[in-house]
Amino acid sequence: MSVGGTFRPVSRPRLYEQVVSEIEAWIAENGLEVGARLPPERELAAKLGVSRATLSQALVAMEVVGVVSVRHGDGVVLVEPAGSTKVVNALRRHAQQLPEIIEARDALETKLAALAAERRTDSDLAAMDEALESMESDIASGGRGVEGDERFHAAVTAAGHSPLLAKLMVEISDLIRETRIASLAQPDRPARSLQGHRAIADAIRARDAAAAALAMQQHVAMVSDVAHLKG
Amino acid sequence: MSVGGTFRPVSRPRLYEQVVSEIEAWIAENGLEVGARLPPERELAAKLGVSRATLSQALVAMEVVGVVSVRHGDGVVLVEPAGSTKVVNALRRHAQQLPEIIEARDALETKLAALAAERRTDSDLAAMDEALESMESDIASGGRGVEGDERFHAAVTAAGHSPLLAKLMVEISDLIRETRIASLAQPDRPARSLQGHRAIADAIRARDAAAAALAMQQHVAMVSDVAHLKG
DNA sequence: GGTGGCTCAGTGGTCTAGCCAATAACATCG
DNA sequence: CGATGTTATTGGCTAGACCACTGAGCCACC
Repeated sequence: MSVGGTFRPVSRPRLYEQVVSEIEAWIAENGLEVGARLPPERELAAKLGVSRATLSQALVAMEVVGVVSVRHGDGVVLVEPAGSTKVVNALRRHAQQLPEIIEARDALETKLAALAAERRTDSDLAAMDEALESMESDIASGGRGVEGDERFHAAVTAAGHSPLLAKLMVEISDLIRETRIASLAQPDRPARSLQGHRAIADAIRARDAAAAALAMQQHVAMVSDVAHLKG
Repeated sequence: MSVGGTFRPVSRPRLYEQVVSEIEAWIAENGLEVGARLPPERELAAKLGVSRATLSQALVAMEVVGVVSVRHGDGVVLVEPAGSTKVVNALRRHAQQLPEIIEARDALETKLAALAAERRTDSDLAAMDEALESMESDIASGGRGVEGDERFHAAVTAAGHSPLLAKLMVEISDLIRETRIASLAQPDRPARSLQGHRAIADAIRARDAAAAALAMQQHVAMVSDVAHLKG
């Protein structure tokens, strides 16, 4: 996808986004290597048929993402071979990456569960319980508890009180969401998932880090099976 | 990091970058919530004392990073509470976050070590050995082996063959680098670090995932002590 | 009473034109 | 030959204008 975001329902094709694409295409065509220089702004703008202002926006976008470096008085140099930008994007290209997502979840959430067991406050616990109840009632009424599932994991992440790890979770949250939906689509999965959550919550409640880590690991493993079935 | 890249030796403070900072500060001051609207471009540009073109660049930068959404005919709305942009930035604000970095390393590298033990190829192993030798000779000649240390961990990450986890490591690599330098500055640290690396390498060579994970965990814990001393 | 279309004010999107500032290559001087 | 000044080139930024989209209010028409 272009630079914007996960999804854009209907609206707004920004010119600079298109320009970014064209520049990246041009780079690929001409086989530019790292360190190579793009044409001068004036020239490039003319070639692309846009104003310098718009081209400048596109370059800002590319610079922010780390593809180029714009140097006053010197030129625009290629910093990265383009196409290797955002984590999420990089991954979405290959669709069969579910195992990888599981690995990442295993790494992050297991650690987070252990931390949560050590650091959770009563309100953290309350948030987890609330998510559990939400999931339970949703399942009872025939739902799949997707939202509750998500909230529970978010609550555990929050209870870990580790902003850095939380950030990394956010980084892959989109990917996780997809696996979650796939997982909970299986018949008896919601119930088993709820069960897994309870085990995790209990361990965290008891401040038992090792048990929390283990429970989380098993829970993630369960999701893994489902993901495997899907692929 | 600011928008550009890891580091900027000397050059070029771009105006739009400063504008981004000011806008984020303004958002924080006025306690804007997600979904809130920024002032109109014309007004905001006037208030900040820059042209609309420059403000527009700043907004592009913020949009690319996902902080705001610029909607034609509607306005600029806050998508994310700002200040929570790039992982690295968010953390650098507080200086005493070293424990957090250790937690993240623990989570990611332990898992990566285990994966590496299962998946390493001979060339992965060769890269690790090479890094070890480099570190050893550097230490022997009075150096601290910083580069070798970095290369070793990079080799382990590569051996894990998990692009997603590798991406996440890249995400926090800047932070890690800082702790690494601090850690290896301690007198006998380089030698102990090398020892730890050897244990990790041996486990990976033997394809013993559990041992690799354990060795990595201990190694990271050692760094943790140092980091603590520093703080 | 509601539904659809119209208008209009406000807002971002983009362009043109121009001058300023940094860089690097080159010419010049000692 | 080296240091230094000059200049062409390139990006940085501004100003002002006009276009396009959005949403709210209004009104004619069911």
